[in-house]
Amino acid sequence: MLAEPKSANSPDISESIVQPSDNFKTSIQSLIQCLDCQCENVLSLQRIASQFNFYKRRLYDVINVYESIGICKKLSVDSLLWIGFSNVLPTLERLVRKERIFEKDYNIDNLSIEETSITISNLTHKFLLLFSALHQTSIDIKQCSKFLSKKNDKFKTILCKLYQITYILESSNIIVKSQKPGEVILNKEYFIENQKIYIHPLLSIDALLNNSENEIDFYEKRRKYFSYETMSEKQKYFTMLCRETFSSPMIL
DNA sequence: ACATCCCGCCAGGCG
DNA sequence: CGCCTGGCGGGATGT
Repeated sequence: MLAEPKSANSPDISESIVQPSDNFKTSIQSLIQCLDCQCENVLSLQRIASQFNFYKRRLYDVINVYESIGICKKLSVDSLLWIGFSNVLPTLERLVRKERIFEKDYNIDNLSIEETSITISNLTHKFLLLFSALHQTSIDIKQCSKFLSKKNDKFKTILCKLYQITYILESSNIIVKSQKPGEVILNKEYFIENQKIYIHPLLSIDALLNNSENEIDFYEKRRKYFSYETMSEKQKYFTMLCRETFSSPMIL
């Protein structure tokens, strides 16, 4: 009756050691494969868990991530509406708009987490928003954790969760892990950038130059701020030294 | 030694 | 009160 057992389906008797998912990733992928062709579908959680060999606890993680990016919606205790991956981009766009990420004076500190309790869906949002906020398709998970945890002391927890989230997103082909340890890359199709960056034909050359310069400028500032905030104290110290020595505006 | 991920305890919520 | 949910982070495993 516990939360963890596999709901025995057919492999009846001799299951000395219960071990649902031989592989978490496999479960996720077969789930996707099976469901994403047939949109708008109501399903039973119990059913999903047993059909795709999920530990119940893990399924909650997947569903939380999926729900937060619009792939599905929990309807009741045991029923789930499957919406599909086509809803991911619209959901992300809505998020970005709501957060006003592209406002020039947007402060990316808004993304860091103050609450003591870190929910998967919240974290998923912040993580994905960061790509747009920094206007780059790759992010280092550790840096990300450091940044998001600057207003609380949950670095380890956030890191652990980010590993989980990225694991799920990777299994779902939304991100890719690069060779560089800790670095994840958002797939192009899910990367939301500011449309305004694609120039207005009507603007004068000057205005145009200024404009795009500003745009680039403030993304660059955010990135610098992000990496600075994310350094160890030692690194910060050296950065300062170098800045004084060479009077160059904050390298790296 | 560090990066990554597994695992399941247990508190809080809900019916 | 029992079951569902999911935050949490120790620690095993991988490289």
